[in-house]
Amino acid sequence: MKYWLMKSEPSECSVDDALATKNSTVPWVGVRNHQARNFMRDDMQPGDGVLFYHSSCAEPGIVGIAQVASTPYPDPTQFDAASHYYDPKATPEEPRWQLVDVQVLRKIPNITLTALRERADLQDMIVLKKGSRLSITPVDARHWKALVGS
DNA sequence: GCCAACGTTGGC
DNA sequence: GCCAACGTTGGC
Repeated sequence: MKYWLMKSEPSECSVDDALATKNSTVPWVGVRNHQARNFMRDDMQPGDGVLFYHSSCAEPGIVGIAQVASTPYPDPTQFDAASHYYDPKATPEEPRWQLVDVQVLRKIPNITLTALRERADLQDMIVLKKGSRLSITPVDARHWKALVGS
């Protein structure tokens, strides 16, 4: 059992958008960074804990508790010429981008980025590191416990 | 809108 | 393989 923080722009897919879908489950489309993709492709397991984070918005922060809800499979948007996430180098035979489904379990009051920075016990979370832009980062079990409990 | 940080691209 | 130029992320 591992833990992750996954960023989503609420204008693209907010925690409420995810909760409004069937089974509160969304395919994590659009990741086009190799490191973030590799976490989904190589390291995630169904049932892993996910901190659902809103980025590029008025109040960036952790807004939901979620879990990995599938094994990896090709991101369909890479094949869709009409998609913002289209990748002309990708083919169904040789996909370049893998994703997992993420199921939101519950919404929580926003733990804002500012609040996270004020917590001494969370200082070495990757998302708080200067210059960190990675949209998916592993979360230490102790940070998960400090934020979510158990 | 600004800009720091970092990733990618492409010429050499 | 180096690295300058450029693009993107994402907080502010």
